[in-house]
Amino acid sequence: MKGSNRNKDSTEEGTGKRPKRKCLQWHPLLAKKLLDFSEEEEEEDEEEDIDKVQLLGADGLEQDVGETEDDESPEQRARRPMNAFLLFCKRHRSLVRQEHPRLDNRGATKILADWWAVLDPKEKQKYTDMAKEYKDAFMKANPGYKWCPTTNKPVKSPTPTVNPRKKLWAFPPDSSRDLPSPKKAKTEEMPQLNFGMADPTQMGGLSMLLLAGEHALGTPEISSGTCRPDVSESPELRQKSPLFQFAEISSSTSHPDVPTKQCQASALFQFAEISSHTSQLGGTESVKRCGKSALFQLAEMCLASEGVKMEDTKEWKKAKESDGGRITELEKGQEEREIKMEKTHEDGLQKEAEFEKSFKDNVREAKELRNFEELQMDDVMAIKMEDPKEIRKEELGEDQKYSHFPDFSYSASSKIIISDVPNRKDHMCHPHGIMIIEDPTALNKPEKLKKKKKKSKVDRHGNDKSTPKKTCKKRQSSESDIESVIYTIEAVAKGDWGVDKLGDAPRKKVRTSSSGKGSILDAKPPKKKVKSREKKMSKEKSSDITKESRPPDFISISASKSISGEVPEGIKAEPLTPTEDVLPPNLSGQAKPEDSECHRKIETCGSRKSERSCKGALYKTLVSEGMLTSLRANVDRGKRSSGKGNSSDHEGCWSEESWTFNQSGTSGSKKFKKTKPKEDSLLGSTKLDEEFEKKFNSLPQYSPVTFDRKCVSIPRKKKKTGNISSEPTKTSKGSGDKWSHKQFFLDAIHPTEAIFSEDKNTIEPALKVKNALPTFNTPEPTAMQEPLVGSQKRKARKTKITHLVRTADGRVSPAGGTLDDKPKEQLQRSLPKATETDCNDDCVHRAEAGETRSSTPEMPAVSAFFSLAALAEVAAMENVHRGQRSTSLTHDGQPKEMPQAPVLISCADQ
DNA sequence: CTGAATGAAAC
DNA sequence: GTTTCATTCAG
Repeated sequence: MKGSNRNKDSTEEGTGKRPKRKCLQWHPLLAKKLLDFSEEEEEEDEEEDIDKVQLLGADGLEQDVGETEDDESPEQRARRPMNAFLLFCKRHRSLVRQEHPRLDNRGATKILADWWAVLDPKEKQKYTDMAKEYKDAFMKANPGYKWCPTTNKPVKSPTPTVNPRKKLWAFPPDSSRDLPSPKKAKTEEMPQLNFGMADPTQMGGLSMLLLAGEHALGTPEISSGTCRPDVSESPELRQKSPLFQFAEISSSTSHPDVPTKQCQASALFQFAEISSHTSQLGGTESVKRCGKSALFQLAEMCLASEGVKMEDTKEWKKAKESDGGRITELEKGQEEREIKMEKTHEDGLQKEAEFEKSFKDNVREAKELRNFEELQMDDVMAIKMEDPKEIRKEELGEDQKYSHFPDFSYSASSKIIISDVPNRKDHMCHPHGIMIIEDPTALNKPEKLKKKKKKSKVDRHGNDKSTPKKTCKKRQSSESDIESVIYTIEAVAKGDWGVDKLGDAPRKKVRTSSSGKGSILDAKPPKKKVKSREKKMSKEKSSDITKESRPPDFISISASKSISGEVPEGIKAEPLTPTEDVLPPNLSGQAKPEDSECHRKIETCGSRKSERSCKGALYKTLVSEGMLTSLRANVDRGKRSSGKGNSSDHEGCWSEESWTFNQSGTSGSKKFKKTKPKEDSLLGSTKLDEEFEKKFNSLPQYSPVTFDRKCVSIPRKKKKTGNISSEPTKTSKGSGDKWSHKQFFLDAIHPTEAIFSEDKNTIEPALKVKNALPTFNTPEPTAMQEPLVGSQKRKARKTKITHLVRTADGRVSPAGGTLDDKPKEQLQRSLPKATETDCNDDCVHRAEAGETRSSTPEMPAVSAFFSLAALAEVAAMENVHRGQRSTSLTHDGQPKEMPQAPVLISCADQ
């Protein structure tokens, strides 16, 4: 039994590192960081496993251990949610490692622990909150999850471990599904499964899709799914954090309770629920999940298209009935319409007339379908309601009911027609759905993208700032969505996604035509659309560029950060704020594109809630039929074509959304949150992960320097107890600034830096901050009494020991635990002084020197020694090489110490 | 596989 | 109170 599992794992992984892999799977961030390629591969493998698991179903798990094991293997992957400290470690480990390349993970962990200890309560709270949120989401996603194997402790044994864990974990089948879902989500590609799913006959006919979509709508499950979005829409949801909502959604849409819960739930939570829900639906559905957000988008588009199609659908259906449902006929019909449209194009009036004609025809048919359509209608209506643009239908003069259809049909037809004419930026305004398509285009035209990037950034700043996101949302939702949908439909019918360019052109035309028709559409600024598009394009490129430019380590961080990005950190962690606007070109480039995407997505999400439900149904249908597969494949291709950037873009988009959520939360814009969650729901598991990533990324990062200083001060506090310093909080902030500042000086390498530091801050502020820092650190002998937690003992013992060992090779040991404490205190005091020094990479060194000095006066020999030890640690962290020269500063204090410090450092490093 | 940290959950 | 285990990855 076990063996089989192992084999699989081993085979899958290829290397011996299962745990990592699991981790990677569970945490997209990690995977991304390590290797994009590896991730994909892993994901694929995982998908397979997941599928198996799903197939096995709940029964399998419980009954057969062996089989279950296989299934479970994926389940096992589900890791218990990280606690605050782990989150902190995860977020900062890279930084620590950067500073102390020599340091192994253990050492890094120690440092992280120190940092954590020093970390400002407020900052800690952020992590704790995040951890709790994530945990809640996780639990929702995995209701049966148990942290520890109740009875089994044999976890250690390799083979047994798996079994016990599985049993112990007691994932309900659903939960198991949920777990895999995230993985699936990661893996965008599930071609095999999808193909399998799709029946050739079904594949051929779009009608099937429509039917399926209808069916789905009718289906309770689907309805529930749709309902969810509504729930999310409810004001209550807004309040909840995205994660929570995520979890709830994932857990089960069907639950009536959900709404209440959702209020509290965060996006992650919703995601979790969605994912769970999808998992529940069925194995096939689970497979569907595998589809990434792209798929979801496609589904959405399809849904939207369905709505549009409904009109056309009449024809389709008829054709289908008579004919096995050919796409060709549809195409023909569309073409005809297009032709008409073209003719009309010259004269808007004519167009409308024709439109009406075709529309009327459609309407007639629609009447027949009416009952069915009504459902969709509702969705559409909602959409329309949201989007003023849609009002155009009134212009058409059609009945409101039918008007929706006409609009859609119109838009669709318009698109097609337009395809011939090459449009420009105005057309650029891409609908959400279109976005996907656009990406491929972008690939085709890299140069433009790059150029656009800068411009887009600049524009974005102006536009975005000046104009709230709302405008974009509305537009996108209405026109872009419809267009995208239509486009998608067409593409599906044709089977050609590849014609991205053409598609774009048509879209553009459509817009133009639409603009001709309805001033409303025109009203929307084409520039923005263009920008958004450019942004997307730029994103991909930028992501690539950034990666290249930055060191590998950073890349991971940067990626995550970039994704989550700019906003979250600035907003949440620091008041820095509008960094984006100010952001330096490098950073801004990365961040901006993402933002644009995020905005887009957000907008999209927000505009159509009802659509979502429809989308969900469509998505399911598509998946079942296999139609989606082809679409997805095309989309994926386009995205992938960009390469890594694609995945990153994808993530970035979501991350952006999350950002928006965060921002909105901070800023207070609830709307965004609501809308996003809905979309998230569609994304399901994937989103959950993404949400997690986003949130994780949004977590504040602190510069090592800050921590070092803090560490010095804090430890002392703990031990001394008496001294309490409010400093920590202040310090944290200051540190953040410093950090950013430092980074600027040191390297522009990290995107994170940029993120942290506000663009505005720039160097000067940073300097100021640094200066300020010393003050913070200096004084207070705070004594936090440490909240010794349950594990205090452990900690105390370990810490003492470690410190002793670290500090001095031989000397320290005699000093004893007490000494350890003192040294830290001394260091703290000294640090503040040190801070005065200018900030450079050397800052640390200087700080060290300063520390030494200060220490000397207070504690003669011993203090000096400890201070040295502390310095050594710091130095080690930073690399002795860099800062040794700070000696100049040292001179003031104690020349002797300087020399010693290096030695100590070396020891510490070792 | 171990460990270094912290914390939550389960015992 | 103690044990497990979450992340990370060199050793």
